[in-house]
Order: sequence, then structure tokens, then C-alpha cells
Amino acid sequence: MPVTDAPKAPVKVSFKKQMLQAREDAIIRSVNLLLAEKGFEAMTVDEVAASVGIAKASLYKHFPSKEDLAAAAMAHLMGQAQAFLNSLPDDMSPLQKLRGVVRWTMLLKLAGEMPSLPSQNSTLRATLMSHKAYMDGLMDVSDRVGGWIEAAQAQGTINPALPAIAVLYTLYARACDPVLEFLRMGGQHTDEQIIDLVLSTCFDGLNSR
Amino acid sequence: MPVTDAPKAPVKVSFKKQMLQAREDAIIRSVNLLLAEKGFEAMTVDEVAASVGIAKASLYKHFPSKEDLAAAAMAHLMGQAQAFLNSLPDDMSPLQKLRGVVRWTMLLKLAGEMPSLPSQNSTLRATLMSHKAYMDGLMDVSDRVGGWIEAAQAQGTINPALPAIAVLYTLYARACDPVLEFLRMGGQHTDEQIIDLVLSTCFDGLNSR
DNA sequence: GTCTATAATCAGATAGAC
DNA sequence: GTCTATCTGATTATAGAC
Repeated sequence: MPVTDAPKAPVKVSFKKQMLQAREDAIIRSVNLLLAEKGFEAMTVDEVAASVGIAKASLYKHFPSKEDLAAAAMAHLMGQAQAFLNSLPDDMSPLQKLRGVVRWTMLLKLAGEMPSLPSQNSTLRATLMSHKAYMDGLMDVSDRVGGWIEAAQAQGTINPALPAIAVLYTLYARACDPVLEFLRMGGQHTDEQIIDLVLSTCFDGLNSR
Repeated sequence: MPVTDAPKAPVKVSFKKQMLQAREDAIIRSVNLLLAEKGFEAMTVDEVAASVGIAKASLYKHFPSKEDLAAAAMAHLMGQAQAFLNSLPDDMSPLQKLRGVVRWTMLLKLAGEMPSLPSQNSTLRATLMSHKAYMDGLMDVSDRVGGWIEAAQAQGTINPALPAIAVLYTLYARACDPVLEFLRMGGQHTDEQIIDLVLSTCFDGLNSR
């Protein structure tokens, strides 16, 4: 096998394929917004099609089912999460990184871009679990965040008495925390204040220190 | 107005009415379990009827819509909550009472008896807001728990820097905290351990103290 | 009030022309 | 691949006999 590749035919990212990819991106964007706005059960495929501006039958040429639409949106989200983790500077402490991740998550939610899925729906779960890109992304994110949790516990900044998995779940849960919406509905706080409040209750607790 | 009531005709809690009430209680129990298991959208009226063991048309003689079924279940839950608040001994500190309420909430959830409603559905929200028994119960519970929060903040046991309303929401949110189910799925902890873990992260936070 | 049977509607998915 | 038109099944709700 030669060290240098043999000359190839010009990579033909054919115009058609670019258009196809662009359309699928548009679909995923729409699904993402609708999932964030109304959740999986209340989102209809008709709405997705209308939102993208194509016919429903065309949608089904790209994605074989409603569940696959949601899975594609979740895989996209995992890609965004991975990119965000990559963007965290190396000199940040593990605790700072964890706080950064939670802050990013809540910013996404307040921006209406955090898709929400029911944890009970079994057919949806099956589709998600068989979606390689999503599962790979989820595993990678969990491994890296899990590593920071253990490092923070070793440093004593995160309570070492807590199981790391419980800490991980607690951080993940901020992605669907209703406190954010409730506080926003109250109209008494800015988005930044809401995020700081929830960050405080999450890391410092309700009790006085 | 006489101090002692005038003699009344024997209160005719007719047998029929008793049966009616018993049936409605059975309906509400079923709705409660189904709402806890699958949520409002996934729960079907057919399932409710089958679970109670009556025909669907009979169900609609008792409750005019699916939304009203859910509202009745929520009103029942509020009644239970009020009874629990009443059961808390007077010599408990405000903080102990708050912890007790959260523990009770999570016990209910782990027992599969905590109904879960989507916060987005507008017709459901309308039905809930016009349901007097539910709203009265919710107000009463919020007032009393809110009072304990302020008392605890005055004592310095709950962080006085937090808006009381944010504390209230944070406590309420334990009723739909996915961390409980996730930890149970892991199979590494008993229900008691799970509750203690979440109580700890809620009141003490993730950081070391 | 309870039932069987049936409306009326909506949503996920597909057929088939272009 | 995209479209219009349609199928299929599920779901909320009701009619009408008893």
C-alpha cells in the first residue's frame, strides 16, 4: 500500500448531494425546534413538512419514520455537544468545565433549541438505541463529562460521597428542568439571572453555606 | 342564628350516591396510575375504561373529556398533598418540613403514583386552571410551603439569597425529576438510597461542603 | 348509568404520476 | 425526489337502546 495516495478523480460532491444534505439539515433544524417547543408526541409529521416547506411524502424519502426524525435531531444535538466540549480550554478546572457544560445546556433550552423526548416511549427508545451516530456521541460525551466528574471529586470540588453516575444524571437533567420555564414565565428575571440561579441551586444546593 | 343546629332530616347519603362516588374514585385511581406510567398524551381513554372495567361511554357520563379526567386526578393529588402537610408535626423545623415534603413527593413518584402532565398543552392548561378544587389545593399547598421557605430563610437554614419562588419551583420539580428513574434503572441503589441521594443533591448541592 | 355500535377526526405512512 | 391524493389505524367523543 503506497504511503501517498494515488491520484483520485476530483471528489465529486455533486451539486445534487450538496442540495440533499442542505435539505436534510433544514429538516433536522425544524424537527429540533418543534421537539423543543412541543415535545415528541405533540409534534406531527405534517407540521415538520410544513415547517420545512416540502410535502410529507418527501420527508419520508429522507427519514423512514417519525422516530427516525427525532433520532436524527438527537444525533445532531450530540454533535453540537461534542463540539462544545472540544471548545473548552485545557486550563479550565474540571469543575469549571462541568459548570460550563450545564450553562451551555441551559442556554440551548432557553433559546428553544433543546429537543425534549419522553423517556417512556419504547419504540422511540428502540430507534434511538439503534442509531449509531447518536449512541456514539452520547457515549463520548458521557465518558468525557464522567471523567471531569471523577477528576473534580478527586480534587474535592465535587462531593466525593456522591456516585459519579448520580452526578452525571443530575447534570443531564438540567436539559429538561422545568424550573427554567417557570422562572421565565414569572418575568422577574433575565435569562442570565435564571441560569445563574439554577446553576447555584444545582452546585451549591438550597441550604445556606 | 342558633348556636346548635336545628334537627335535620337524616343525611341521605343514598346507596346510589355512595356507589357513584366509589366508582369515580376508582376512575381517578386508574387515571392517576396511567398518568404516572405513560403521561397524558400517551394515555388513551380506552385504556382508562378498560382499567376501570367499564365502557368508555360510561366514563364520559362521569367526566366530560380526557382533560377533565386528568384534572380530577390532579385535584385528588392536591388533596393528598394537603393531608400530608397537615400530618407534619408542629415541632418540626421549617427545613425539616420542606425535606419531608420533597421526600413524600419522591416516594409517590417511585411508587408510580405521581401523575405527569405536559406543561405545554394549552387545552389541558385551560381545563386545569378552571378546575376550582385543583386550583384551591394548589394555592393552599403553595402558600404553606412558601411560608416554610421564608421561615427557613429567616432562620438561615435555606439560602436567603435565593428568591423564595425559585426555591418553591425547585422543590416542585422533584416531582418530575428524571434522575429518580435513571438511578432506579441502573439497579445499583434501593429506593431509599435514591431518595437520599436526590435529597442530598437538592439541598446540599453537588459541590463539596 | 351502563352498554354496544358508530360517528368524526386526526396522524403516520404509502401509492403512483411526474 | 417531489408532489397530490389516499390508505390505514387509532383516538376522542356521541347516539341510542336498555
